[in-house]
Amino acid sequence: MAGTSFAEKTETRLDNAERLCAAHGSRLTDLRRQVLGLVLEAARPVGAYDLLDGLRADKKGAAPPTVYRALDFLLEEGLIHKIERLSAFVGCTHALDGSHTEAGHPHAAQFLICTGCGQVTELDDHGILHALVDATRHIGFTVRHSTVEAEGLCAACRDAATA
Amino acid sequence: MAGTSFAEKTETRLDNAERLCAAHGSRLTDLRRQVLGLVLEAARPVGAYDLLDGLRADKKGAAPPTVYRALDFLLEEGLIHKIERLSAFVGCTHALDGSHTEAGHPHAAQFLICTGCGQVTELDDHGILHALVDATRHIGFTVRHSTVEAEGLCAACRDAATA
DNA sequence: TCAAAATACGTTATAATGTAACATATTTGA
DNA sequence: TCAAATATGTTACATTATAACGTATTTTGA
Repeated sequence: MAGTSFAEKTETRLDNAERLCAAHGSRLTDLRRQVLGLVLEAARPVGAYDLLDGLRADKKGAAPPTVYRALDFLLEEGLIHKIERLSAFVGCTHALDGSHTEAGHPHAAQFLICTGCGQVTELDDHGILHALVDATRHIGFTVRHSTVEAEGLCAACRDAATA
Repeated sequence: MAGTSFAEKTETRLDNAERLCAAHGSRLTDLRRQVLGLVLEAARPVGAYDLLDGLRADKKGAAPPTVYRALDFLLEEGLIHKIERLSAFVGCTHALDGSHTEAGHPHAAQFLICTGCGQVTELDDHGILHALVDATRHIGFTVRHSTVEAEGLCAACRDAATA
């Protein structure tokens, strides 16, 4: 029996992911499923080498390219996102939780990084993307992909700080 | 005579930078001035180790912390920006070229990275920041700093591709 | 003006992140 | 079933960044 077993909620999301892949004609292999599971179980963004440690619980001697290849696949499928400022990865809530039949494949998203608790919230706000495209169009720039990351305090941490 | 000498336009911008620092009560030392000069002379975002090579033309045996410390200072003063997706640095056109008396200190900016020619354009678009703050306010998130980077094609490269 | 404190820089070593290149295994499709 | 495509294993290394400690320079205040 290969692969760690995950919490039920995670398994559900993994099943969603598997369906999305199938719909694209790509395969969520055991390895990829396991890496995605490790990302999803983490309360926070996870670094590639933390994932590698997680993998090694199961597959001794696993090496960096194993993780990076799985991450590349998951990014291309739009199942995870990379938070550039943290060099770390989070599950795509849009693809995995929603009942978005058109999910999967990379999409524009925005990330709110709380410097208090380290949690990251994903937004899929049309207004931000629209403002970006608006601002770039008149100088003739064509946006293919955008990275939007904000650092600050989430509501809970702000309240804790003021108290 | 320490320090490389730069093109006249660069020296002018360095002088602007020096004035901004003085206004904040901080010092643009020879070393910091030299690193900033190397950033400004580059046509594109420069990596820390490229800057280190540049420094070594003048100061043999310079080591990474020398460059990183200078970069940290310049970032804090708002004289340069880091492009996260490229792990590279660019001069802040807003601070160095404009006659913005209030320049210096970090500010929200947006970067357009052309995957054709590698050039990066800085925007200081209020609408994008506004959209971001708008979208975050209703979930109680307080933005302290934002990173907005778009990849795509600049006008020149798009025209070249269509031709 | 001189000594203490603060700031900046030098130096060595190492941590953290990411990839190239090639071998092996597994899956897919004719 | 066999060839091609895809996925994974493995070794070695490249790139980016920082910790820790010592020295030099600058600033400040008595």
